[in-house]
Amino acid sequence: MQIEQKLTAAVVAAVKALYGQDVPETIVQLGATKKEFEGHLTLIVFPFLKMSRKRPEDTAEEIGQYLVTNLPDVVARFNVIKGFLNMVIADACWVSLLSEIQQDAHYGLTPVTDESPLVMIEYSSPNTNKPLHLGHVRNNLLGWALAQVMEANGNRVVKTNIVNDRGIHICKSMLAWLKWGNGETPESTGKKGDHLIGDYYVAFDKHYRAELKQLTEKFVAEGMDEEAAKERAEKESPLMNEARAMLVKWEQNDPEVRGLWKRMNDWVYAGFDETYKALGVSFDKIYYESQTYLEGKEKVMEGLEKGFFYRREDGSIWANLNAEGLDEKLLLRADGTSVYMTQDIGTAKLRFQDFPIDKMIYVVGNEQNYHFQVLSILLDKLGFKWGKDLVHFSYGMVELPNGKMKSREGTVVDADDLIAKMISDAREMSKDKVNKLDDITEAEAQEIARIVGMGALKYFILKVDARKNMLFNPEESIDFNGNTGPFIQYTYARIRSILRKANGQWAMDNGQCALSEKEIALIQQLAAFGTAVRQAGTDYNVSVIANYCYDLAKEFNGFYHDFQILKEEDPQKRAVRLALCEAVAKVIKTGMGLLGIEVPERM
RNA sequence: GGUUCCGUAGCUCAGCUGGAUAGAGCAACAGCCUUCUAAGCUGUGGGUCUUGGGUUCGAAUCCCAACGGAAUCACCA
Repeated sequence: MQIEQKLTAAVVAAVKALYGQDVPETIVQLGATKKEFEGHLTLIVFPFLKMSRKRPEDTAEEIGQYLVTNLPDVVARFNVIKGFLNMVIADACWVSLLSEIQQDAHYGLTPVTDESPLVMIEYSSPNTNKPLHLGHVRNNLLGWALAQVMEANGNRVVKTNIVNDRGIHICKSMLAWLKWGNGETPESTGKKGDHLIGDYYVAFDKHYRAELKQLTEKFVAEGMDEEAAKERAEKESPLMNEARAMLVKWEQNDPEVRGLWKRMNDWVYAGFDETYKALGVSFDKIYYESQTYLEGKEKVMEGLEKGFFYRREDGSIWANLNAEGLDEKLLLRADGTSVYMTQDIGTAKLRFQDFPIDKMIYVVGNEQNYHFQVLSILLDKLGFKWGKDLVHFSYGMVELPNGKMKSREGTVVDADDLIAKMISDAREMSKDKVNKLDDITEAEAQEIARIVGMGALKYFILKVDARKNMLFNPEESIDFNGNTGPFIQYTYARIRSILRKANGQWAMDNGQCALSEKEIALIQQLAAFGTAVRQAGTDYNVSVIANYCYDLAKEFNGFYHDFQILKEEDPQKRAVRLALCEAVAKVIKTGMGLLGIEVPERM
C-alpha cells in the first residue's frame, strides 16, 4: 500500500515537472504488472498523452526516467511496452512492507469505535413450520459473512433475526399433530423438533390434497365444471377451515391454542438452535412476528393522517406509488388486519426504538426485490432516516439439476442432512490420505472433519456471487480439491506445521535481502488484502474475500513447492520466508474468519 | 405484457469503477512423494466472452436493441 501511495504522489509530481500540469491523484492508474512482463507495478500512461503531446512510448519513458531519478529507493528500473510503464520495485521496499503486514495484528481491517455507524443486518428469518434447507443455509452463511465484513470495514453491527412464528402455516402443523400425532414429542421419537413439526406440515398437506381431490370429484359429479369445483373445494375444505378457525382462536388468545403453539414452537427453536450452532451463526437480537405484527398499524394510520396513504370505500388502506413508477400497494385490509408489508413496517419501528440504526441491511432472497423496493419508499415516507438507503442484500436461489427446491414436493436438500454428510465425507477423505495423521485421537479427527467439512460447504456457497442463482447437484458431492475451502485450509495447516517446527527461532531484520519474484508476488498479494476487504464492504459482496483467499493460497502453494523454508541456510532468507509464512497464515485465518470458515492447525 | 436480475471453456465459476495475448477449478490426458503435510505442484487440449450496433486511442467490462433464462407484478408470508 505504502509503495503505491508513494508512487502515485511521485507520478503527479512527474507530470507537473515534465508537462507543467496539475493532475488529481485519481487519474493515476497503477496496477499489478501482468506475469508475462518484467516488473511489479504498472502505470498506464494513456491518460497523460493529452499533456505530453507525445507518443505513448516516449511519455512512458520520460515518466519512468523521472521516477528512477527522484525515487531511486523505490523504483529500481523500468521498461516500456506501448503505453504501459512497468516498474521494478526495490527489494528493500518489499521487505519492509512484509514486516509491516506481519506486525499489524489487524492488517487490512478498519477498527470499530463507539462513533462508528450502526448497521443492523437481518438474516435467516425462518418459518417455524419446517426445518431449514439449503436455501436457508445460503441465507445464513451470507448474512453471517456480510456481518463480519461490515464489521471489518469499521461498522458497529447488530445481527438480527425475525422469526415468522405465527400464521396459517403453523396452524396446519398444529392441527395435523393434534389429529394424527398420538402425542409424539421430540423426546418420544428422538427426532429434532423442527423435523417433527415439518413432518406434520407435510402430513397436513397430504391429507388436504386428498380431501381436495375427493371434494372436487364429488362436485364435478354433481354437475359443476372442473374449475368451479376446485374453487368450491378449496373454500369448503373442512381441514383448511379447521386450520383457519385455529388461527382465529390464536389471534383471540385462546389459551389452549396458544399453549400448543408455544409448546410446538419451542420444539422448533430447539431444532433451529442446533442447526445454527452447526453453521456457526448467531444473533444479537431476535424478533418474533407474533410480537411485531400488530405494530405496523399505528405507523400506517400515521401515514394516512399525513396524507401519504389513502382509504378506499371498503375501508382498506393503500399507498399509491405511481409517482415512483410502481403500483398501488395494500397496507391494511378492510377488516383492519395486517399484511406482510404492515408487519415489516412494524418490525422496522420496533427496531428503531431498540437501536439508533444508521443503516439497515436485509438479507432476503431475490424473489422479494419488489417488496423491498416498496418498503424502502414507504419507510422513507414514514420518516425513517435509513429507509431510503436501506440495502436489500438480494441473493439468488439455489437450484437443483431439475429446477427449484420445493418443500411440498419433497425436493429439498435438508440442512442437517447436508451438514452431516459434509462432515462424514471429510472424515472418510482423511482416511485414505497418503500423509495420514496417525498420532491423533478420535475426538481430534472428528473436530478436523467438522472444520473441513463445514469449510467445504461454506466456501462452496460463499465463493459465488450472491446475486446469481447457483446450482447444487445432490448426486455429486461437494469437492475437497481444487478451488475449495479445504484447499485453503490445507495451505494454512501446512504453514502451521512449518511454524511449529521453526519454533519461533528466527527474526527478520530489515537489512538487505534479495527476493525472488515468487516471494515478491506473494507480498503483493498479501498487501491486497485490505483492498479486498474494502471492496467486499462497499459492494456488499463477500465472494471477493473467498476469491482473494483462494488466490493467496494458490500463490503460496507455488512458492512452497519451489522454495525451501526451514532448510534454507542463509539466515536472512530463511527469516524472510518464515515471515512470509506467518503473514500468509494470518491473512488466510482472518479472511476465512470473515466468511465464518475455521482453519485447522493440522489436517 | 411491465419491472428487476442473469447470459464468459463440456460442467461449476472468477474477471465487469474500460487497459497488454480473457483466468481458475472440475472432468480428460501426461508427469512429480527416501526431501518442510501430494486435500499439493507442473504440463497438454478446450473460448464467435449469446447476437448486432454505438461510445473510445482501447470494450467481456459502459450505452442501445434483439435473443435466451430466472424472479416478481396477491386482501400469502
